[in-house]
Amino acid sequence: MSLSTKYSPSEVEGKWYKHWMDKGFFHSEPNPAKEPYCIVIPPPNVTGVLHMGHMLNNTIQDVLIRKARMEGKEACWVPGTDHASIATEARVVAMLREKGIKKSSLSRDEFLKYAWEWKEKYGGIILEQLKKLGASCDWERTSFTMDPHYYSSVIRVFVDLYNKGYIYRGLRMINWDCEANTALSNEEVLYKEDGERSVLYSVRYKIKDSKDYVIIATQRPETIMGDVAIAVNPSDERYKKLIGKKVLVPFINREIPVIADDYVDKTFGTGCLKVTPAHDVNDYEIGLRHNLQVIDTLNDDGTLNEKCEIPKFYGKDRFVVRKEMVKDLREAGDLMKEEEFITRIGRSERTNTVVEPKLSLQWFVKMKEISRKAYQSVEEDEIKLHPAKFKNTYRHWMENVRDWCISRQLWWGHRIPAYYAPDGTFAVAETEAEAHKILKSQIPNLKSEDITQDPDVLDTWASSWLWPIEVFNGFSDEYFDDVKGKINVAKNKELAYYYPTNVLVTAPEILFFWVARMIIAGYEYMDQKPFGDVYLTGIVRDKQGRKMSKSLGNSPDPLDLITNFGADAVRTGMLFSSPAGNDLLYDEKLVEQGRNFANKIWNAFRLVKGWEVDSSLSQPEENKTAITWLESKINQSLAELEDHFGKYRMSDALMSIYKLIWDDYCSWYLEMIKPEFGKPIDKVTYDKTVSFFETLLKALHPFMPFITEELWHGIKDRQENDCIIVGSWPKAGSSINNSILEEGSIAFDLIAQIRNARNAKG
RNA sequence: GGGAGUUUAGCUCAGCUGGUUCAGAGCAUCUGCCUUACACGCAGAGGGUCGGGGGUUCGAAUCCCUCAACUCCCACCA
Repeated sequence: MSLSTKYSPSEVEGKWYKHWMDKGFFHSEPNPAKEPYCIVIPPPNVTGVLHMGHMLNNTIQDVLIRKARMEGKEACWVPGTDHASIATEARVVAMLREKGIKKSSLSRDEFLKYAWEWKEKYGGIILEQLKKLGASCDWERTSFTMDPHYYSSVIRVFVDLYNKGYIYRGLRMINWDCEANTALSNEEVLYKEDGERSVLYSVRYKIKDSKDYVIIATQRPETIMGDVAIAVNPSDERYKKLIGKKVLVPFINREIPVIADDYVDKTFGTGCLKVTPAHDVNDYEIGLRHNLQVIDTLNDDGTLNEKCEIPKFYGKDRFVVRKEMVKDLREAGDLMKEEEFITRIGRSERTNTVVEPKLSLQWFVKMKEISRKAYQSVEEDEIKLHPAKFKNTYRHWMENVRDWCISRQLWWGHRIPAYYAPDGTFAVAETEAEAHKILKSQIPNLKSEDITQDPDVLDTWASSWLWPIEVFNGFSDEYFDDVKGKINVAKNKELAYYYPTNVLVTAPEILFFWVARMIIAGYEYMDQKPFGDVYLTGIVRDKQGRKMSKSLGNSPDPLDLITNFGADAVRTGMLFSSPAGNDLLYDEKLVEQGRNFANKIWNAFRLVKGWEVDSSLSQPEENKTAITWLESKINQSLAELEDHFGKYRMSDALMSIYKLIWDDYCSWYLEMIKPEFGKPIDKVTYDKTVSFFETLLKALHPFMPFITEELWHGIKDRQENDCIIVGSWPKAGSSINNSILEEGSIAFDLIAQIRNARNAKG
């Protein structure tokens, strides 16, 4: 037999993946005779291509799902993608810009047509790449967060939460890009690391009916006309007597009160703060506490409007006005001091313009009450986080949970189902017709063509938080009880069977964005947690500990790696050094180690396969000893393996089987029973050796699915349905002969002796 | 600024409720070997006052205090 000394993964991987698919091994249906084991994939962005983070994440999921499948469970891994509103919209806008098309020149429908085309073209790439990794997903169940049924589920949930009183419309400071004329999410606002130089101006305000002044410090004199109060710290002796007095705003002489608020820092500037609720987040909140007026002096494009009350500034850019204000203040003798200082200024990621805090109407979910059960369930270990340290982080977030702003000023996403009459009255309903009906009861002569739908879409997470329920169609008409606002679980066979899912494998940075919210939605709609365990992976970094990123160019292309080393090698490479919650410092050496391991197994196979068996030979005594020893060793290691799996210690689990195969099976056992060159082996030993091999291949299969399947079929003739992927998971036997495993014991020494003799001979 | 976490061999990490598998593993390193399964390999070897300091204890990598360094999350200062 002439098999290459090098294992070549490319020749076997595609073949087996196809075989598994053809045989339907990935597909799962509710089966009362079997225990379910379900994982829903964290849906990657449709914009995405596979990166190293996905590799780690999905390898872990595949390992878990394959093991469950072998354990005879009904294993179901649901794949899919996320529409990722911000990221995708940005991508499509960029693509259009390259073609010379401006988003602003398109209608909403035209833009969405482009977006869908884009999605159809690129949205499936990442799933195809997952197949190369060996991911054994139930592809028939692939979902997308903007599939028609998913879309209507999201809308239905919005309406339901609105009717339950959890959703409200309120004012909120958002980041506004004056150049692009759009709102930005916090993620799109960048700060320079060392801050930026700016000037702090000290301006005096006259105290009404007095000759005295009060001096305040500001970076933004152009907002002075929006001032509605001066705030001081209540414990500040310097200003106590001023509290309650009136002060005049320079130039416009508006009377504003001096108020006391703990927010004010006595040590900064003069200890007096001018309060401009329309142009600063904190000021806005002070305004709320003290019932202050909001005077918004800015237009959307960053110019001043007539609310500033100074006609010469109307229509002028805020930075021009700043300069002029400084000049005017100086001339009036009201500018007391100008000092340079370093401050952090937010700039738009897209246009680099200074971001303006802007007050606008947004939609919110009230979080306090709806999240109570989600808080408790993690607290009480009903849901377990791995590693457990994240429980602290989770608790901290839950205890300080803020209302969730779910509206986004974008087009790609689920459009908010709120409909407005011309006078601003609105109704929330699943369809425009229903909304019209509701509105008509208040405005009898309202025509349907006069109502308009809210232009905004929902935050991406406001769709993906339904993922573990929606992928099983939980919100469709058949199962959703809109009177109770609950899902009738008993009617939905799949939810009844697969939900709660077993484990969620995801990155810690989305613990709040996604994981916490899925838990909330689970209790709200299913009265039940969405999953029992949460495995939080680390971040994949490069050798120097830097995050992998496109701009650094330090991320290898996973598909190249698979081509060069094989999927099995890449999978084990990812797992060799990544305990839960720890960052993985990626080094190609790890993948090489995986490849070397595959090669080692391949050569063990070549050795065993090459032996000639003579059934007339009697079994040598020392082979008997070797067999008893290995049997004990295997049982011991399998027990260890199981323990590691139970604790989600994937690296340790892999290391157990790695050492068992390399050290114990290859280096010790095979060397001991190996017949002399050219001589046959007795049948008893041979059969036992093959059966050990099978056991080891099975235990390794979740980690290295391809080579194990290949050798499973190579070591013995088998039917095409007799595949290792559906083979039986090896259980640790009870026969652990500890005395034989202990160094120093008589038996162990005997084995060592035999081995040493063999080595010496070689 | 608020919170959490980490610090054990050159690197990545195990070490559960303090005491004979407590100083471990893999990789890397060094020394021999191209021995008909495998040099993507074999056989062997070296390497750490468990971040610093203090304390509790008969006894601490393991518990307490303190200092230092690093990481992450959240909020952001007129």
